[in-house]
Amino acid sequence: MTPTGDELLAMLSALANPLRLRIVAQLAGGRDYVSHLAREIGISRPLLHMHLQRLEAAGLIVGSLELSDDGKAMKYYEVVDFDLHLTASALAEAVRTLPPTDQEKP
Amino acid sequence: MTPTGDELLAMLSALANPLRLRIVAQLAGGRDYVSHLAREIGISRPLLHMHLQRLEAAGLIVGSLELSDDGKAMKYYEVVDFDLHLTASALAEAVRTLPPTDQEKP
DNA sequence: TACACCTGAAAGATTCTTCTTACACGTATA
DNA sequence: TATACGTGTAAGAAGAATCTTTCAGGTGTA
Repeated sequence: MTPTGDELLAMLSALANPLRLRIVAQLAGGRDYVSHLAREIGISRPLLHMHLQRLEAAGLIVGSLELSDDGKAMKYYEVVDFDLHLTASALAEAVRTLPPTDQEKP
Repeated sequence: MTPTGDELLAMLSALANPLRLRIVAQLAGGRDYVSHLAREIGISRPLLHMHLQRLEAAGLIVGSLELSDDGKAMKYYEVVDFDLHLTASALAEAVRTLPPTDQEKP
């Protein structure tokens, strides 16, 4: 269950942003759809859209397009139940899966 | 034991970088001084210096300037024994300590 | 038709990170 | 003195991330 270096980097850089941290925190209180979430947090919808993509690409949240009762297309996002345990040795473990730094000796 | 939002963001963005991940991984195997560590990882010393500062500012590593037997000033770095437990609710907890997004209604 | 709500995405400006290069200072040894 | 090792820092190039603006599509109701 140790993530690979790439997976770990994706999660870390996805979480290393105040807005995205807020988004995850908000979604931790329950699923929500894009427009409402944007109003809730107080940012523009296109900006939120970008951050949601980043979080979803990292596997921290998942979205599903659903049809509301009055026929509107609503995209709901919810938090994936992740549990990252970060210690120095856990990081060292993950780093092993990374390709070596390309350094050539001239 | 839950870090504040700022502390958490500092740690996350410090770790969200392949080189810095490598540095921590390397130091997890034992303390080392700057020049040697730079050769070990295969990057320039000034670049490593920058990354070390970032990691130290986040509280993940600590450095100490020591004098070697032959009188040289050596800066040794070692890993701080951190243990970050990241879950959605832990993040939500940390986010509470962040100042609200400054959004004004016109 | 017009408006309100929902969705997606591209283009461009700005700002932040990252990296290189070059400099300055120290001690010990040939 | 010159070289090799250690330290630090500042300036500018290059790249990546962030954010705004603008556009285009959809459904339902007045």
